[in-house]
Amino acid sequence: MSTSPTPRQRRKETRPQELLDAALALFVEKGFTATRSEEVARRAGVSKGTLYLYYPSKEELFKAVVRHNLSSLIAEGQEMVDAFEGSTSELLAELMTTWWDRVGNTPAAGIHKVVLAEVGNFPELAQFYTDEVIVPADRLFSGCVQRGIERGEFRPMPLHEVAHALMAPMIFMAICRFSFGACPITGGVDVDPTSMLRTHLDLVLRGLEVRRRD
Amino acid sequence: MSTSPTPRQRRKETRPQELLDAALALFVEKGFTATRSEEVARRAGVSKGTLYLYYPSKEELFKAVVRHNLSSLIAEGQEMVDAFEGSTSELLAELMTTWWDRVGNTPAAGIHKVVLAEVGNFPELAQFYTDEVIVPADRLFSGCVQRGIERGEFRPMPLHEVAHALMAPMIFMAICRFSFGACPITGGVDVDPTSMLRTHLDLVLRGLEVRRRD
Amino acid sequence: MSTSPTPRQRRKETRPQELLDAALALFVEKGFTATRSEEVARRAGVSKGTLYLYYPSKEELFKAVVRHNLSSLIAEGQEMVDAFEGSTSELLAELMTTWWDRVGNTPAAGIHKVVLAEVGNFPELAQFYTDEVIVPADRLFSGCVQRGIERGEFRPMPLHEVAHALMAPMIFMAICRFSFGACPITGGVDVDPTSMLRTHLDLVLRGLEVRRRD
Amino acid sequence: MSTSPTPRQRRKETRPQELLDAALALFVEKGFTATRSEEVARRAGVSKGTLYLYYPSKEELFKAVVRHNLSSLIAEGQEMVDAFEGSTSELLAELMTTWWDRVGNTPAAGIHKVVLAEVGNFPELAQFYTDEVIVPADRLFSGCVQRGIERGEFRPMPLHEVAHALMAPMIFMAICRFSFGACPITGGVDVDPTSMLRTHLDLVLRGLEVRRRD
DNA sequence: CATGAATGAGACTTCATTCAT
DNA sequence: TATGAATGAAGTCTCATTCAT
Repeated sequence: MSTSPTPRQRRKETRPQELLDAALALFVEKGFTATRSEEVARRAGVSKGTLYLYYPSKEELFKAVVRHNLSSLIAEGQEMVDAFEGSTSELLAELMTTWWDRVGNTPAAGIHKVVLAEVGNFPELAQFYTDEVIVPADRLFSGCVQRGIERGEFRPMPLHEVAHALMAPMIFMAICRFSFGACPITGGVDVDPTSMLRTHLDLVLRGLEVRRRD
Repeated sequence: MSTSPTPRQRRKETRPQELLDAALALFVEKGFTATRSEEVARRAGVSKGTLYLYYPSKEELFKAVVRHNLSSLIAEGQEMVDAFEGSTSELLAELMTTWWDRVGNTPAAGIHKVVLAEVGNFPELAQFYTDEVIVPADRLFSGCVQRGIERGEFRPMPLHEVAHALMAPMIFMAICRFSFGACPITGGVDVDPTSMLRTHLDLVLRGLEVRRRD
Repeated sequence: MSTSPTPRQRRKETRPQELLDAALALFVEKGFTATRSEEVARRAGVSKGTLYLYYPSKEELFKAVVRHNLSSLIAEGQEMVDAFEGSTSELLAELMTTWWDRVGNTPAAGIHKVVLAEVGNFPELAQFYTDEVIVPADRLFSGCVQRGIERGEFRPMPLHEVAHALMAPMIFMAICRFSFGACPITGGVDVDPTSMLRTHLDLVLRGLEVRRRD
Repeated sequence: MSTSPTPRQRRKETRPQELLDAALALFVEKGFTATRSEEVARRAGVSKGTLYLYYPSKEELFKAVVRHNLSSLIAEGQEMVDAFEGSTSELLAELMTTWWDRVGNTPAAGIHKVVLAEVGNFPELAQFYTDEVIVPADRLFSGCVQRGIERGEFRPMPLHEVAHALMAPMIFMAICRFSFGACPITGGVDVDPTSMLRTHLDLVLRGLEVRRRD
């Protein structure tokens, strides 16, 4: 007769998830160094010692957060691209909109902030992040650009540069929201994300397209 | 046993500059929190106490670095824009090239990294930076875009969004160079700044322009 | 080379008492500012960090010392006074003798020295001490004087002033013992506390009493 | 033809006095350790270096303050006592009233606070103060008491103890005024000095007197 | 598995004193 | 004489990690 698991049992299975969520929130809010492991633990409802039972150091915890929140999404994106059948402009629009919904507009985007800022002090994390995120993401986006060029939709342009030009404004905007957005600044420059995404796509896709009657 | 006594040079005139240079280099390399004030002092060739003779706290030191390295440049940029007589595409190309030479390609660009990453933990700095840098810089760039639209060179587009789309990729690339560039990563994605700048301008100016015979 | 690893005893129950004792001894000996928190910890047999586990700052530690060593005693004194049935002269003699045994002749009296000397630099402590010690103690003593006057034993006199005149010489003597007593002075003026107490009581009670056949 | 001295010349002569005044005020307000030598200098209108030209260390400066403000007054008091012709009660009332006017009610009284509080950390000052102030002052007051006893005005009582009982409340009150008086405490116990002095004299002289018809 | 008391290296900042000018 | 720039030891408090229970 299987009774429902006791609270304690259920907990054990979801612990890592809870710790990862707590860690993501805090890393993004305060940064890697400024996040205290005790606070991560408390936020996940466990004691400091327990955190170290699951992740042997703050650095490993951070890696787990990255794997959990970014690696899988990039893989999903790659699948979507491989299966896509429409025009490349539509593909890029779709890809970037999805990225915004699934990453840019969620705490996961804050990971970029943390990495950019502190990776220099933690060389091992730099290598990890390059292998786990940067290279796959670049492959994903420059692959799309290449598809557009090969299909004659886009002008021939340097792939990596265009990939960067595509993603940078979106990532940058996401980062800004986690930086200044949290502070009660008076008089800052507010940019609406949706409007920004539309404007950026408008600009850059038009910039990429082969002009029909030129 | 007896080490040579410290020279105790008196250089009130040049000290601030030396301290500011040392501070900029270290803030950019390590971030605000991870930079120890003693190291700033040592790098400037003075003792810990001397640093505090010139700047009463690490936070004030940081503000001074910002003022010294960014505020004046933005003012210069504004003057250049106001005096410019050519087409707005040329103006933007000129402005962004100059920005790259004077900021993006120098340690000063690293300040953006530091701010984005740590401003959330130092609310006073957030306000300071908004007032001192973000607002003036946005005014500078969105002013150019407005000029292009008013002169019939550019399509009508949302000013702040375009300004963001113009600067973000360049700032983002500069930041990346200070983050990953410092680490000995194997297999990362290298983008050449000059090529990037050219590609970006090509893309975005083409995206902005009114097509003549459309 | 390898020192014995620190025992790391866990004694949550008794730690506060041990820390309070160490803190009292050092505050009294050196003063508030001149007492280093690390020394308090060492004297209690723990590390610097442990002290901060129990008291979040030196100031809070000091408050705890005051509460532990003075507040309770004043309450006890009040109970004794309320229950007393003999003459008021006897009551005052009893009260002051008890005070000497329980406070004046113990390190607790040294707290007064610390407060008088440094409270000006720590305004929050001034308010705390006023509320926690000065006001209740004044109430205790001026209440006794009032009792004597109401019962026709004492001449009518200003209550607070007499309370001050009663306590001041005793506190002052106690303080002196912690100041100069600790130093190996040659040729100072030694006053025996017991003799002093007797003389003072003799003087002041006689000064208070209504003369029978005047 | 003697012109009035230039400001600079005049200054040189009064420097020590100005420094001593500044030092007294600050030592009394903040204590010996908490007083920064730079602040003493600034208050006297000179630079830090100049202070060290006149007094080779903070400790020597403090000694000079003591000598300047207390030693001479005690000598004056001794002369007054030696020349006095009235009753000893009148002498004591006169002596203590004068003390209050010349010391107790001036910053000089604050020196006692400083000494009591910090002398334990500066053994040399302890010896200095004992020789320079405590012993002469005790001689002055116990001498008066002895006079009263010898002339049959006072009961025979232990001299030092009575001297202490005479001075302690007044010194203590003066100290309290410099401690708590400076802070904006709400609800403290206020005692009026004049009323206190009167009450204390009333009490203690009555306690000392031989009762005529006992 | 879980806890949380304990550790100790390390950070920012202050200030008495020195000394080149 | 006078200045004030420079030094560096010292002090409070934080936090990643460990380990006895």
